[in-house]
Amino acid sequence: MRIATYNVNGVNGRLPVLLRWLKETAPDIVCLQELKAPEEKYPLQAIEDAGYHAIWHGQKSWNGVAIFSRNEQPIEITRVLPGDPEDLHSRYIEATVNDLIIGCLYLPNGNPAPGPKFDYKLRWFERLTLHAADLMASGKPVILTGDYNVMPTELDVYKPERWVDDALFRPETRAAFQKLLAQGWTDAIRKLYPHEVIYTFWDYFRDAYGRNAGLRIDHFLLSPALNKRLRSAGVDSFVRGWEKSSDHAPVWIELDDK
DNA sequence: ATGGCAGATGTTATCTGA
Repeated sequence: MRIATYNVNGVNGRLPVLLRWLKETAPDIVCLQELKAPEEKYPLQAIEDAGYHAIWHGQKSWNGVAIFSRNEQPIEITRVLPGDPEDLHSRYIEATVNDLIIGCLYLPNGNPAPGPKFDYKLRWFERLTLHAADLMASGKPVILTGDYNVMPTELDVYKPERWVDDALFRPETRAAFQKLLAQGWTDAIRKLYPHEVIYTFWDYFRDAYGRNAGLRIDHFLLSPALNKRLRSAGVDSFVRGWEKSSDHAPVWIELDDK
């Protein structure tokens, strides 16, 4: 079973790229971030025609997350990350699909740092960590995937020294990611490729993709129940080279059947 | 060190992203 995550950076502007990628790689489950579309503008018909059932959590202009599944309708568990009733950003959606719990997340960027946006990022990270602890305690097979807006280590940044003060790479941000991992989550890409330079994002500026000046910020975290089922993982970086691409590339894992 | 690009909203630009 192939599960993928993709920050599409506008689901409607990106629709031709999204549909081509779905057709060429045929993931069974898809998590999307940055839909940038309200509910009335979801491309429902195009996604159904591509063979997917979907649940969506959008909002006007910004954010927005979705989960697609080929085999069965995702059963929504929540579309709110617990812990702050005043947080109205659509950054989390969670569902049961194929006996897996899938959490699809879009962690705040946090720039400029320091400042209120960075504070929001760290608070959001704390809420995610609390929720992740509950999921971990359940013992169920859980996948927390999406755009974490974190480069976990220097290996994940093309020029680490230029990013030390950035919200995506500051010590507080990396520490928050390590604290989450310490609950027992496995970073799927790093488990299979501990020393490779692997990126999931390339800036639109200055031919960043052509120079491979990238970042690894989209991640798959697996609960222990899934460790033995992880067969392979990778980044569809070729998609980043297509016309009208997102600045992110899709990331995927393959799980063995139970 | 700076500014470069792209999407959405809805204007003759602003905000956000990473």
